[in-house]
Amino acid sequence: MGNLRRAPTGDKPAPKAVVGRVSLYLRQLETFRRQGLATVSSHQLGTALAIHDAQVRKDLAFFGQFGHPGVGYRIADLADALRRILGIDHDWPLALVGLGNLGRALLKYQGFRDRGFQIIALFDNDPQKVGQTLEGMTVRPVDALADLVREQRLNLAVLSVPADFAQQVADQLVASGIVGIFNFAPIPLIVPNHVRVVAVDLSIQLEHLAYQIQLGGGGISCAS
Amino acid sequence: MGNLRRAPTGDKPAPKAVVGRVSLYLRQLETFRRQGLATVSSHQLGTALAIHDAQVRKDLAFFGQFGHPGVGYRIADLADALRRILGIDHDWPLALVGLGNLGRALLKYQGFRDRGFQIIALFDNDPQKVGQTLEGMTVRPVDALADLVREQRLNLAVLSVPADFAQQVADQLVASGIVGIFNFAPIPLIVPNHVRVVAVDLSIQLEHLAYQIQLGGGGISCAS
DNA sequence: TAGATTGTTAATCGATTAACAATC
DNA sequence: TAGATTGTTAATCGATTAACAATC
Repeated sequence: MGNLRRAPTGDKPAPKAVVGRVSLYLRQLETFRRQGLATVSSHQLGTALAIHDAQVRKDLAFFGQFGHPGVGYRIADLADALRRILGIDHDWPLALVGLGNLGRALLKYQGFRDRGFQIIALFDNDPQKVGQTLEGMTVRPVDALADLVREQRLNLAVLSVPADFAQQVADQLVASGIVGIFNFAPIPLIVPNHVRVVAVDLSIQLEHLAYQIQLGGGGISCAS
Repeated sequence: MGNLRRAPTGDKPAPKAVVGRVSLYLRQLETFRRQGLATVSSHQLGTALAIHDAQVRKDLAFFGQFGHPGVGYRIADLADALRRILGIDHDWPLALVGLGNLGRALLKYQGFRDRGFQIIALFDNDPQKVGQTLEGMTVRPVDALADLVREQRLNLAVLSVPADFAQQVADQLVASGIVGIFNFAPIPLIVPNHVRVVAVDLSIQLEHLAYQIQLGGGGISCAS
């Protein structure tokens, strides 16, 4: 039993699903804390998110021992630990690449900043866009990204260029030293092994919604 | 073997993962068709999307028999069938609710229209926003939605209001007769059983990317 | 102490992959 | 016919849920 394995920052890549839920736990913990609570049980935390209590305990146990039998989890401590695990105990600078409609929206979107992600530079290969100033930043050609990666500790790029250019621009990002791409283009990017891609495909998700509606009535609601 | 079960439009709710892949298959089929191909094998289709051929066949078999042993799948026929299955053999009108930065971006986003989803009306509860004209449409209070649902055959709403208002506005949508909500607010919505929600949580996905990077080097790339 | 709640092992469930007879 | 490829059944793998001894 109590062999205290595993450092705060985990050893093995946690399953995708686990990491997603950990982000949810963290948010819920922050909410509970704002409400003045000091501890929660796996049951309380799970109930708030429609997740089974055993699942909550198992997910957390993946990263270490945070709970106190008979008591639950101390909210402040657990939230700190989860922030460290997720790597968001500090801010992350972002490069935004592609300033079409979606890109300009993401630029103004408050949700990223709220969670510690800050867009610090803008890039576009369209000569019409280069030189424009948006939110106090000047749009530069994607060529200029490599310098910035070197100077600042910049790892992540948001990619919101049209599908036809996405692979080619992704190649430029990788060549510049970017190791994480948040991809909004509706194509699967091919990247080297050391580069991580998380893809958001809005159309596919909307199609999923259409499928469920068109299927007609019944079934179980899927809110996550 | 050849007992031809199951009508084109499936009986049971296909697993979420299956539906997502079917959307990908459809896109890839459209690409192949543009390239002038007439048939594909499950192997070819899978390779293009980094999906195993057995998986492709199993996913498709879920909805019926579309293939021809020794030949493969006829692209045009399969694409038509998949469009019918997904319910996108016709356009879907959308109501856009919440016209902050993200909402205004989604309004201009071409990706939805390209896949047959068209925003036909705008709503916001903020008196400052009501009455504004955007892309030729006038912003109305959410109250006014019910009329529209009744007049047009409108089922789906895109919800891009701040987290604090999301549940309350979702309740309004449901009361208006909306049965599908594409939720951008970072909270889990509580809705009646007959209402479907698909949630896009950009911050959580960005946190997942940060986690992977911060974890350091190795591992397997995750492009979908 | 009695009641609550953890971390973990075992049981269940579902999804992916392998294998192959049937078919063109 | 021989080669290719399907649909489907069986085998594997992973993720979720149940159960419970250990602990406060």
